[in-house]
Amino acid sequence: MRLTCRSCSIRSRALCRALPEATLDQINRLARRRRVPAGRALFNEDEANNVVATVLAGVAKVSVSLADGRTQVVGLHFPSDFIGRPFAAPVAPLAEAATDVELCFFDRPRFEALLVEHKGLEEVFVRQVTAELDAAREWMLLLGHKTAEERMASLILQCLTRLEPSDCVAHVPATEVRIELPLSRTEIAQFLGLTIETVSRMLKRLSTVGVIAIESGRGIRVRDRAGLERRAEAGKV
Amino acid sequence: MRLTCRSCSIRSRALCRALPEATLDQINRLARRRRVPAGRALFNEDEANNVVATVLAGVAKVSVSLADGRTQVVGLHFPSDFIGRPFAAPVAPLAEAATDVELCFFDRPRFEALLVEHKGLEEVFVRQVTAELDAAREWMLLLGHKTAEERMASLILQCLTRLEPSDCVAHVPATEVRIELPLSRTEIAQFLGLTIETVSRMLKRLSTVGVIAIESGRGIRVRDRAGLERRAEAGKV
DNA sequence: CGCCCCTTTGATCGAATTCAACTTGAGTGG
DNA sequence: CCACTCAAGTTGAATTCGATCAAAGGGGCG
Repeated sequence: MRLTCRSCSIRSRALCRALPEATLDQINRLARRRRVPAGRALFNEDEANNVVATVLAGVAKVSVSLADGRTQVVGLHFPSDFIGRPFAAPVAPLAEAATDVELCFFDRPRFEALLVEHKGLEEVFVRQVTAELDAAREWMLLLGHKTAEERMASLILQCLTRLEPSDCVAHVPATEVRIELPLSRTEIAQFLGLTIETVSRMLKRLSTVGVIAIESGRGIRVRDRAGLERRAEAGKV
Repeated sequence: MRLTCRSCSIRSRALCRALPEATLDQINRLARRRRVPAGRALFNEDEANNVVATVLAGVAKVSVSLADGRTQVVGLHFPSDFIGRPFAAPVAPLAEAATDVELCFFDRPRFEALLVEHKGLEEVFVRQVTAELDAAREWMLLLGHKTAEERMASLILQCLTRLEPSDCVAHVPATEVRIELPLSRTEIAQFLGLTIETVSRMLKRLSTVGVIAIESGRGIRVRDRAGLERRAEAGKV
């Protein structure tokens, strides 16, 4: 991982796009990189509240749980997304690698200093947190009011739109798009507020209707995006 | 409404606590106050993306909807809470007064300028947004995995803790606490991802079990807070 | 007093869960 | 290379929790 900021693949989309070119070498020296294999926590306990990070590659998930084990995945972080809580109380929810993940991370105090120093960064950061809040709210609507089929369709669409800009999707024949879901059935269930059996059934239903096709376990082909969008918020009509 | 910042009842808790005393009179001149009756939108369309506000009194709700009318209440804002999206894209979700509300609001550009000027304010603001995100995530857990009874209990507890610091709760006899729910049955249902019938049944169940007592429509007495807390995340044991 | 709206209550229905068995596939070692 | 194991996913049948449908209370206000 001999990456530098100058050659960083997501530089144009990540928070650091707000930093002036001139500071780039300096930033580069502060940044540390790390590879986290699927299933592992991104940070150990000491770090959890003392670092912030940007996802370079792979997908990370953030989850919260009840004492009895019921778990809700509350957010997915795709390449260029930010993870961390500057200035915030030390009760970070659990962040884990969903797929193999590559991170670029900073000490929290250092990042906070950057935030104060560069107004541009501050703005971009605030926008990023707001976007995260919007995403959480949209998911609340999904969890509160959507049917199982709508939920499954919504998740596929989200993965599609977030994976598209990178090279993680393959455009098969004409309009078909192939993606690899970054989550296991269990994780999908925990994200959608369903059981794994229902997730399996809904995937099947979507594939028999023909809007998607299921390849191997996590691989799917989106065959009719418009149809999928309709099914993501069909209403009861 | 001849309030001034100096005599403001929530000054010690709201964002503006981060502003130095010296600037208070200046801030006071920038602030506008308004009373919004229950059920009305806090802002008209022009304003929606160009102002930010602090709740002085009452409770506001923020909600998002699907095309077919299904609506999810995604947040409640109690006195001292902040509402608004500095720097953010202009797609503000709908903010309405749940009860009669008193607001203190600023032009968004002015507030953004303050944010850049006073680092202290920036920190406090970021903490506030982070807290909002945490609240949204906790609610995602509720919507994704809690039972109807747990949801109802959770809502009552949230109202209890948020209403307590102010004078909106009355401590009746020994340990009983009386609160006025800031939401109608319909709004409760939209917040909890249930129907009004289920909300009604769960309130009844909680009252027959004895953890609460129902007075008039919105008034309830919390008779056994510990019991309520247990029922808010009981698990399936 | 009577009207309207919100809430409660009851009976039935249905989508998703639960329980249980079966399939698949990746990894391991004989 | 095949038999075995174990985890992950699928499929089916029964169950259940909350939704839906329907009707009956309140309570505020003209």
